[in-house]
Amino acid sequence: MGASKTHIFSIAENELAQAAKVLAHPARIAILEYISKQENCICTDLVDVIGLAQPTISQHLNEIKKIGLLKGTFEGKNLCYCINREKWEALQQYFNAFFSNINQNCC
Amino acid sequence: MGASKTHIFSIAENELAQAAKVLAHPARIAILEYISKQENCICTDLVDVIGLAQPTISQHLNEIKKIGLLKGTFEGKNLCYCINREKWEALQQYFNAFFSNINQNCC
DNA sequence: TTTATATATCGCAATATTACGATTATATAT
DNA sequence: ATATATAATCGTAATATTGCGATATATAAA
Repeated sequence: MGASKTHIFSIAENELAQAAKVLAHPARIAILEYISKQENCICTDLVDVIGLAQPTISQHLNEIKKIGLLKGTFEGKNLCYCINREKWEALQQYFNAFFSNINQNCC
Repeated sequence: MGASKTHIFSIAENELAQAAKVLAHPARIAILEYISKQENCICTDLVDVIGLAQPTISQHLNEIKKIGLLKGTFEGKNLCYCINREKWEALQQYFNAFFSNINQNCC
């Protein structure tokens, strides 16, 4: 086969994995870094900043949108989007909670 | 094509993406959760706990090992491994730093 | 040394991701 | 209404991931 057996895992495990998947590409890290550092939400120069073709950037943006990390207008010319702060901070907490759950003292 | 253009991104961006990639599968999240919650480092029952075939578990463990998140003995019978606490906490900080860098107030 | 037990590796098929050229859709300006 | 600029979608090739059966390897016990 080759498809992930998502059904044998918990919702929480799948959700964290899915969020991690969005961060699992340097282009998407770079895009998120860039957008989150902007004062305003004009992001038409992403293609120049990142250095990938326009359809590729569009695809990556779509991955980021799908988990709700961006908000704003997404159609037509002069689109305007920025980080969805609530989702952003929720994810931060989610990752933090995952990493905080550790209790071992062996090896 | 189809291969990631890793060379056009910074080392930090690639490293964070690579770490996220390891977390980007529910099986690996489940494996890490399980190991990190163990008091001792006996993990021979991972196949039963997770519910994937033994070679598949072995593959996932290898992905986790590759970024240094596990330490211990990895060969032969009765292997003994656990979370590499230093790397674990370094990653936690790394993700936290990424999520902390945000300054926008638009949309 | 043989046997039992557990993990690693190989090989392969199914699926997913990545990237981009070509095209289409959308919105603004003229 | 037409032209222009920008983003989304389509189609496709290359590559990567996922999963597991079969097999090899390593350790411990008899």
